[in-house]
Amino acid sequence: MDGLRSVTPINCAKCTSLNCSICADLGPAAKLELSRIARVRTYREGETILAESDEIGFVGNVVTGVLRLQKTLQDGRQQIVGLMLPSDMFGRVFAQTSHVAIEAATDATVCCYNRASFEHLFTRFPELEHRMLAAISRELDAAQDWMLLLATQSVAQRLATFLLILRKKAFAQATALPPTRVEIPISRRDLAAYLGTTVESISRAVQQMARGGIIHINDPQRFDIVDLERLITLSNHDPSEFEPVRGGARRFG
Amino acid sequence: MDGLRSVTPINCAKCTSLNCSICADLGPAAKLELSRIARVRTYREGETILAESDEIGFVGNVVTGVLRLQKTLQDGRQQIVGLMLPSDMFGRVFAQTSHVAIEAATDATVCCYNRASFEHLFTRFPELEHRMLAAISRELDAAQDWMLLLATQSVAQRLATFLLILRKKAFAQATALPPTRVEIPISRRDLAAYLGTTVESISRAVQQMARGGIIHINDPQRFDIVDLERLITLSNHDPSEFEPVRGGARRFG
DNA sequence: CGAGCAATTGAACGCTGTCAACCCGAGTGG
DNA sequence: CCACTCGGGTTGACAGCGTTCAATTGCTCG
Repeated sequence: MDGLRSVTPINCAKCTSLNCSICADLGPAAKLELSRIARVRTYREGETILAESDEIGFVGNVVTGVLRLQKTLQDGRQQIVGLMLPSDMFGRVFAQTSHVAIEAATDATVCCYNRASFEHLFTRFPELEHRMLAAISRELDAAQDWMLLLATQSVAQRLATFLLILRKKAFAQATALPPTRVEIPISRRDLAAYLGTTVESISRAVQQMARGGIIHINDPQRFDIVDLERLITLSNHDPSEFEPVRGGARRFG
Repeated sequence: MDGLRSVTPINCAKCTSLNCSICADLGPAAKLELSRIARVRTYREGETILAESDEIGFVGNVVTGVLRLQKTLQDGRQQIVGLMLPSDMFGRVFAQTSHVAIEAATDATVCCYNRASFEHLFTRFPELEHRMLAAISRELDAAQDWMLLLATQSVAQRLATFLLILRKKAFAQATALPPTRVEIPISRRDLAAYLGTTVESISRAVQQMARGGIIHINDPQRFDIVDLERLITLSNHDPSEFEPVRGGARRFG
């Protein structure tokens, strides 16, 4: 399979595509060793990177595009249990098989490391393992936040929260978008599977927000936030998490 | 606070209370060092071990009892995002503050390690860090399984799954209970907060299972599984995960 | 025996999933 | 240039599950 796929080595020392991933600010020796096992792969929308219960042969981080971690029920329904955006790490170390399927939600490029080789680096560069531990801890925190969302919030609240998170991540990446613009990088189907609902309910919630003057719909993938205050209120979150200027959040973090 | 609490040192080399925790099968040198920083604490039902957004001063594992990891919304509703049973590890390394509150769901004894001291051991005993990484990976897997449950399953299905998990864990601990017996170690309130529903809905689901001859209610905390086959069917899970004899996957930790 | 709490039961309402129809833009072929 | 198809997204009608509110039961403890 790898023989058919575009797989190219990469020089991590010169890589500037990521600013907050596993490799950012590593020492030169570690970067050199990472370079030796790094391979860039490209996937097209819908391609499977790792199937459910596959053996985990490699780990990697997202360079461009969006990956979805999803689970499938017997009846065919699917639930997305995580979205991996650029700089996010996917795959597991010290695990034999995956419990989720990893698929490209959009065209994507990822930077992969052979799992065994990657784990082997831990002995020489403990900092790498520390980062993995910290990264997976953050992922668990996010999963617990999402559990709360799925269990207690209405569809409208979930959507509001999702838009606010997207906006925050766009800020963190310092994109050139206008500050009120939110671009949804995934299809309605994926959005519904992520928010634990249906495309119909998503559509209704979106249109209701638009009618209420909270957002303006440029096209199905591109909204403008008209009333951030009310969007935050609707999300039922602590304003300090998402407020534009004041307080809590470590923007550009 | 520690001055008022019962805090006793412990000799890990002689500790036999846990068989699958962070300290099981460690080398003698590592066990000795763990002993030096281990402190046994006892909590009574309802006591708070760590509040939401508290600084994380220590990590630990559960020896007896049940802890709940929970989050509270502005409106006062609470969601339990994790239950920690004996041998489970709680707390975070390489993290400043907790994103969940940790409370004793029952009277509990826990074995605690000062966080900084524990992290310091990583340099001398890398195996310890590997285990932490593996443990948190399993916890993330369980969280994703639970997200699937909350997002896609009915209350009856969630309850069925929970009973099957309890039964499986009881088997893993090799308790002396009859194999059909399931003991629910937490209150209906906590059960509802864990399953993302209300005590009323829990009650209805329990009674309906009893009327349908799937379980027999000895008392509100103790059920007998009368028809395991139908319970598994109701849970909508792959039978191999919960079948009585054959050893399926070890999902849900 | 009464107070208080957990658990259960009942009734009504509302959110949201389901099913169906419709709109619309993109791609295709005549 | 138009007709057709196809898929994604939207809208409408309706039913069902589950929350909410309220009342009742049963148990424990003082």
